Amino acid sequence: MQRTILIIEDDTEINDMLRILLRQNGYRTISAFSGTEGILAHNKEVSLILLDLMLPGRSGEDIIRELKAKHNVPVIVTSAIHDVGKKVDLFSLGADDYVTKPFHNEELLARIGARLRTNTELNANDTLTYKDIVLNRSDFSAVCSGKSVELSKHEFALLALLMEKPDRTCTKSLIYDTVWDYENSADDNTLNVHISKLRKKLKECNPDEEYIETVWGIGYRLKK
Amino acid sequence: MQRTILIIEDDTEINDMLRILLRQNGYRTISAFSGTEGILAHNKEVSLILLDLMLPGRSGEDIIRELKAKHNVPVIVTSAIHDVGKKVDLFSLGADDYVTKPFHNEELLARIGARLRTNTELNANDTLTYKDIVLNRSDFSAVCSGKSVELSKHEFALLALLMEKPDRTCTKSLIYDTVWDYENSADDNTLNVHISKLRKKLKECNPDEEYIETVWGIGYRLKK
DNA sequence: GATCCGGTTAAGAGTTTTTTAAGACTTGAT
DNA sequence: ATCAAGTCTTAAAAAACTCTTAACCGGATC
Repeated sequence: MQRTILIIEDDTEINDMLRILLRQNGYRTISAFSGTEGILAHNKEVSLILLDLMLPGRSGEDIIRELKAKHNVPVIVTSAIHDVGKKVDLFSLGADDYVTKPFHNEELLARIGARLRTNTELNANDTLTYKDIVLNRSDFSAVCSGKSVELSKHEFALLALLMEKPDRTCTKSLIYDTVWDYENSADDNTLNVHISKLRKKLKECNPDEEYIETVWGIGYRLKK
Repeated sequence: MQRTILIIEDDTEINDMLRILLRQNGYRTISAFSGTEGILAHNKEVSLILLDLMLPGRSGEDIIRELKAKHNVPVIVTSAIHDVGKKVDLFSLGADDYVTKPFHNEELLARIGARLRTNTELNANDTLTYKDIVLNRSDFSAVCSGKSVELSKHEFALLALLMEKPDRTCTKSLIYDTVWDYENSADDNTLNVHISKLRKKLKECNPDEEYIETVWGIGYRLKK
């Protein structure tokens, strides 16, 4: 999803530079060249504000208050002021971060990312993909060829292990150690049976594809 | 409301200094002197984490991931590293802010305040919704299908946890950690019984809807 | 002292895992 | 090419385990 960043910066050169930097990095931008203009331009599309503190006319502090009152989004203040006391005031007013000029582009982008992330994130997708199979580790769901497949705990762990190492052959003992977690002594056939069930379930979803390959005397691996 | 800050810092002197500074400023603190200790000490009382990056043993990056996985609160990294590239990596891993040592106490306090503030602002809207259930965390009320439901403390916490992660399967151990908060090894059946009671109460309100789904061998999740 | 809550227990139902066993396949030696 | 030994596949039966509920009990709360 594309996010819009409102740039409030009176220095035309810096404003341009920021606009180019942000657009290159996939953000939409709105440029404003004074605090008043910034407040007017601020709308509900805006996800984050970059605010230059040294604006003519009104103090940056006032502006933060008004911006936040209108629509509360993260505000990152940029300024040449190094004074720590000033930083404190800004924070206590509601600025969410502070970057001193001159700043590194990477650092600015990182701080913007961090601010936006806290709002949306948590959807870290912990998914594995192979051919037309998708495993989602956060909800333990499996989808093959568009259809949902019900896998038991061990079946899921087994398939996940293979999909983690798509180019590798997983030896039987590795599989036992990982999936069965050192409960060792399981009869040698246990794994075979589970592989068999897994293949059966996958075949029901997509009869035309072969997924798991037997490596004779060693273990199993995913087919290329 | 008093907030608890977890300090993870191997340098005893700095750890002490931080503890004194934060306590003077109205925070409760927990001190940990290694990453592993920090992860163990992290619990649902903690509102923010101060993490020293240069820890012996494990990389700070790993630790952030584990801390966030356990209970997602803002992490402010402190470190002597000035390298911008490092900052970027930390941010993309989920660090919420970065302060280089030596830092001014005022700046650190300000950044802590900013992080805690955005956190509560986001939670200000303290209701959870799922299908026809509405949970209100500020007065612990629950409404299902228009009717008010009386839930006990644990039942409420349990349902709230599931509703916080509507797409995720909550493993039993996650649920125990969150709802029972390390009140050790409650009998394995406790959770089952509470789920059963919860389902019963919800069914009385709306017999036609299924809410909680069992994920065999793993835990529970909300039905789509 | 009655009520509510949380936890424990226990029985039954349901699901998964392991074992068993028969047959098919691969390998390598004869 | 054939055979024997070992390995793999699969179905089905048996065993082990997990889940659901109802019922009970003790402690906290009112």
